[in-house]
Amino acid sequence: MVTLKDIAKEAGVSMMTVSRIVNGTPGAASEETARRVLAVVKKRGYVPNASARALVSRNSRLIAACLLAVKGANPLEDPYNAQFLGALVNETRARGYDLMLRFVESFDEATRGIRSWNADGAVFNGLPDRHIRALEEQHPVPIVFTDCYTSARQVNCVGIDDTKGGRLAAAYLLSHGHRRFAFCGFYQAEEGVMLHRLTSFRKTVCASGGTLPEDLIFSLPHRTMQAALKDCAERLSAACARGEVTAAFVAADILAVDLIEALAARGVRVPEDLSIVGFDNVPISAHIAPPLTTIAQDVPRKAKCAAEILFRHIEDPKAPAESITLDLTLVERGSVRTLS
Amino acid sequence: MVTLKDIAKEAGVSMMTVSRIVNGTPGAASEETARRVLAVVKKRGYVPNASARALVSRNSRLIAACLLAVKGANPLEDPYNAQFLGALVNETRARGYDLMLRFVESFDEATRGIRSWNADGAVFNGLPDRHIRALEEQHPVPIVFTDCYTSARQVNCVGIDDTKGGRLAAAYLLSHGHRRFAFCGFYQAEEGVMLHRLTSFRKTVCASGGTLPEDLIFSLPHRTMQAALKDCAERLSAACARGEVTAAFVAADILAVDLIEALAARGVRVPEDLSIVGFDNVPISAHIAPPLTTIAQDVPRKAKCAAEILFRHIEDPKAPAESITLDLTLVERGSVRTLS
DNA sequence: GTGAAAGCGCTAACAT
DNA sequence: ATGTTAGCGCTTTCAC
Repeated sequence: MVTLKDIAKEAGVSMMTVSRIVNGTPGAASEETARRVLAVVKKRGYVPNASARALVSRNSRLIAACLLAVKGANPLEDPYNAQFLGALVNETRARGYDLMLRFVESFDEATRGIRSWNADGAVFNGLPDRHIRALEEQHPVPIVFTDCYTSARQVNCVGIDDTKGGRLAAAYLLSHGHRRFAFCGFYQAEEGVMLHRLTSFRKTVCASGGTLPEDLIFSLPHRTMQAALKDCAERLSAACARGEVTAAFVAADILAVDLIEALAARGVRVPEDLSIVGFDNVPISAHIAPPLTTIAQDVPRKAKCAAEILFRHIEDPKAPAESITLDLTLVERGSVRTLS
Repeated sequence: MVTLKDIAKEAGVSMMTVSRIVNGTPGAASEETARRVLAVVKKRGYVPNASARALVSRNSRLIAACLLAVKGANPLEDPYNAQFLGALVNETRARGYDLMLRFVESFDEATRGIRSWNADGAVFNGLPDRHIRALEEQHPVPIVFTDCYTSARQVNCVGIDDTKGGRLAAAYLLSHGHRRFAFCGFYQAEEGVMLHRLTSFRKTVCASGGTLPEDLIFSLPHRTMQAALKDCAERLSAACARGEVTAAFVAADILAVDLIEALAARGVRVPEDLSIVGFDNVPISAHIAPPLTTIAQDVPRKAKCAAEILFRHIEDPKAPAESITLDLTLVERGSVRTLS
């Protein structure tokens, strides 16, 4: 391994001079010296040791990305997470930072990851409130959360207008003649995006005389739990057959995709027998059968915002906490039928 | 920040004792001391500093994952990459390693990433031959490549039987009465998976008296380049209309998804007007319209193999290079029509 | 514009 | 079973 020392010796200067030149410290060395040193650096293929830098300079140029996931699951199978993470990688890299990726189950795991590598900042996807509180207490570095509904103050968060999303979905379905509804979402132990989407959906529905019976509100555990999906499809198709429901708001496209398939296996066609509005507008939503009408969020934009907030706080640790709520739009495709 | 020193002082022992206890060195301390020290560790929330460890112990417990991508693109939008990376994260984490994620355009970028953080190993997705050679020369740490066709020796690689894949696709289409073919794949500057899939597809097709004219072989630049896709769809639909082609082998599902949509926009229906066999069996392939008949590879298995090879080599740097080729199967769905 | 000294947090190697 | 010494590769600080 080539070190600063090697370069210094070969160039006939001190380590400090090399260090300054490599880091581009303005006015640190004469043109002449700089040229000579840089030549040696290039020739020997010197790459600064990030660990040593991090150790002494108290900043690592490292961002920790933490995705919440149950043990052994692959959160990147959700295209939403994949898209967000990918965009985040590009944002951080563009600023000269590296990114460390962890799937975490608990706040403690995340903590250890950040602290052990001295990350300069972190981005969290979908951490529930009590974890956020625990994290904030202990962390000296800026953290940006996505889609968090926390009562904690001074939290950086970039989210979307879930309430508007629920309203949009309800209004659209109502305007297409639907009155009897179901809701499917992922299970969240605490107040979160799902609850907000549901609440505002229900409110809008009920305000117009529609119905959303309790037994047609489904909370599915996070993916791969086929049993729960099956059960949901079963009950939904039964309710369909009895004419108790004509439309469902499925608060995650990835779930809608699975559900539509499970429904099809039971002879329930979308949108002929059941209309569906999804949420996220994940890339594939346009390609499934039927193309999914869904509430669209701008994921790359979300990642960009998260990065902007994060780096603003890394540069100025005293910057006030920021909370951004991005807008949502309904994308009309083919999964909703107009009731005559 | 809590350091070893702090713990040592508070527990009334030397730093070494704490270090040994924290690292679980067998027989390093008396039960009694260990208990006392661990209590302080817990109380103070001590987390070892990975940078310091890496610096002194010459191993970082860090894996670098490098995905090839053109600048600014998001390789995780390809579900294949997302699935692979996610599985890899879990594999590395299960072994107590952290993972650093980079999207790289060139071998140089990758090198710098690995070297600067002193990664103990690296996994590369889709690096062309000349890069592999350059990397291997310079790298002291084990690297596992996926899907590489390199003439370099002593390279760890986990791939799939692309040749069989091409043959499977051709045989299936032939057995369904097709004789006039097209091929679509991603552009690769050098010999790679695409070329192997194409070559064996063509060979099988021709051996049975089928045709695959040169002007119906399409190489698309890596995603998001809408113009190329459009052009491909245009020509394909024209050829379709003239009865020059009845089936296409599209060597990446993600491409097939886009293509089917572009084709539909031009009035070409799959499989009525054109049959398609894809490649990868990405999770969404089952859900698109029509459900895609495709050559399936086992991505989680691939990630597991990559990890196994990698860690075998990390543990024993002298272990001989390994090259694994995983099997492929054809998954029959609804994108191929039987020609009468 | 350049260098010397000190030390970041930790562990390898050698004591005891 | 525990402590001491030395040093990983780099930057901060201060001196010239």
